[in-house]
Amino acid sequence: MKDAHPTGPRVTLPHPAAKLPGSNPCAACAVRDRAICAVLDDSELEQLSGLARPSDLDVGRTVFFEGDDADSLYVLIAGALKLYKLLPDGRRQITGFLFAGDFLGLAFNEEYQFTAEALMPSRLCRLPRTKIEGLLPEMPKLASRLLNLAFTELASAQTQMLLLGRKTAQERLASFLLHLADRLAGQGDPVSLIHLPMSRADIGDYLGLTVETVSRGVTKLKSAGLIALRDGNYIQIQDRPGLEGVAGDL
Amino acid sequence: MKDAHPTGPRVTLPHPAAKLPGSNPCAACAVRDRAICAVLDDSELEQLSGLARPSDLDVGRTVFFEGDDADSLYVLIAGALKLYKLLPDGRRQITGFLFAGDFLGLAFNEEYQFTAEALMPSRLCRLPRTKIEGLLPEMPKLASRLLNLAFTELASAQTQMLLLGRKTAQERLASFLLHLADRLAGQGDPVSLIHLPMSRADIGDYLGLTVETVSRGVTKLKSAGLIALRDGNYIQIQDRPGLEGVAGDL
DNA sequence: CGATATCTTGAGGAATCTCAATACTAGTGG
DNA sequence: CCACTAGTATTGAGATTCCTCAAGATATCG
Repeated sequence: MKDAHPTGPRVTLPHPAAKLPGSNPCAACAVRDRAICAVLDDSELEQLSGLARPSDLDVGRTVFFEGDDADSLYVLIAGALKLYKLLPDGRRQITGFLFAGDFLGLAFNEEYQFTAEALMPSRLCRLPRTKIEGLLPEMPKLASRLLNLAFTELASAQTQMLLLGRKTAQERLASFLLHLADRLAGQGDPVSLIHLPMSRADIGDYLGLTVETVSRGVTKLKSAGLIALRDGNYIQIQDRPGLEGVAGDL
Repeated sequence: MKDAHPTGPRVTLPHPAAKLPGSNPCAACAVRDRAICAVLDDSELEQLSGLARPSDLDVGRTVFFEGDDADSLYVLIAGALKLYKLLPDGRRQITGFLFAGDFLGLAFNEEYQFTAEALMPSRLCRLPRTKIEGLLPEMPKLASRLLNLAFTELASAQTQMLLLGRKTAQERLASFLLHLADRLAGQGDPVSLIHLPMSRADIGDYLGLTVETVSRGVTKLKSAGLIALRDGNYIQIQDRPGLEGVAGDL
């Protein structure tokens, strides 16, 4: 295993969050209408904005490690992350991928339950956990939004259990691509062209497969005319119904 | 697949919840100090008690099906449940087992995301979802308890993903037994003697294995002297450190 | 005590993993 | 602009784990 990514240097992103003097920086945030902020009105957002600290991360840098004290919550403003757990011998399970607008740090019990690492240059909005927790009683809309997020996460975790426990390699791969396409579509991207910021090894660790099996699976889907590979780690879905057929669960 | 368990007849349990006239029935509840009720004071509990409806279920009966409108939340007062998802061809993934004191129906978005079925005669406390949601803003302690429960569930779902995606059959089985022992221990039972209210097939569907593999795995653990089988579907842990060694993740 | 479901054990097969070699890609420096 | 390097992806061949199919043993329940 060559996984050792100390938290480290920062990188400058193309679109830094605008900081208009005398105005609420959150108002201009790229994900203001998504994330948890969408349910808040301007005055509530104002309260949050004072607590928010943006930070940038380069590829391979970690936001936090499994076992670290969970003292912060994050909103991913730009980029992409992978979340994973490790076994002592190095086997790894990626429990999720995060994209712009996603919330990070839901399990704010005591310690983070997984490591969060950047797949590409990313920008996060950091919020102190205890202060947010303190705000919850007086901001029921935020509390209910968090509860809803947790429920959605839970539902998708259960779907992933079904995938890991009961689906074949081809089914897993097809499900993964369709799921990814749907998530990115929800963010305005075209539905059929999917950017894969993660490596084949990452996909394998997400689907409970080896790199080789993922690679063979991709080749097979390509040969069947269901997908096509494009430059820069893009995949184009060419036959969605066909791919859904392979995924197995409609 | 022979799975078809219509919701149906009720059964009488040995310890029906006492209904003292003029007093709060919840106060006498067997799980009053666990479940979500533990964080509530007597007056808050009084509010909830008016909404609660107990109901009993016989083995094999379902509380609800995946896809049903999620109009109720439940606390399991006695017995045990399995939660599962199905693929169209009948493959099944059990996403969790529930025991006395556990909360059911966390994902109260629109529809239940899984089917809940009784493993033994069980008693549930049913709460109307919309009324509970309405109470949340004025009962922040309840809201925060639910949030915490959701986080705990999420963490354990991620641990299960690691198990399903990356552990061998033996590791899965050992992990399962240890996990079960710890949960039951939290309820006062002795730590080394585990009651298994579920069948081998259920264990298989929980661990992403076949019945035969589970059975062989149990035999192997028994031969190694790590566990012993007792009458009535009990398993005795005889060498916990050894079992932890097999589980692999300490 | 018999009927039925569940559990265990065995033998062979299939899907996926492991190990190994080759091809591709992106970044670096000449 | 090209060659070089390091990382990543693909492909191949054989090994292994787990699954499938089948039979027998045990447990449960009326």
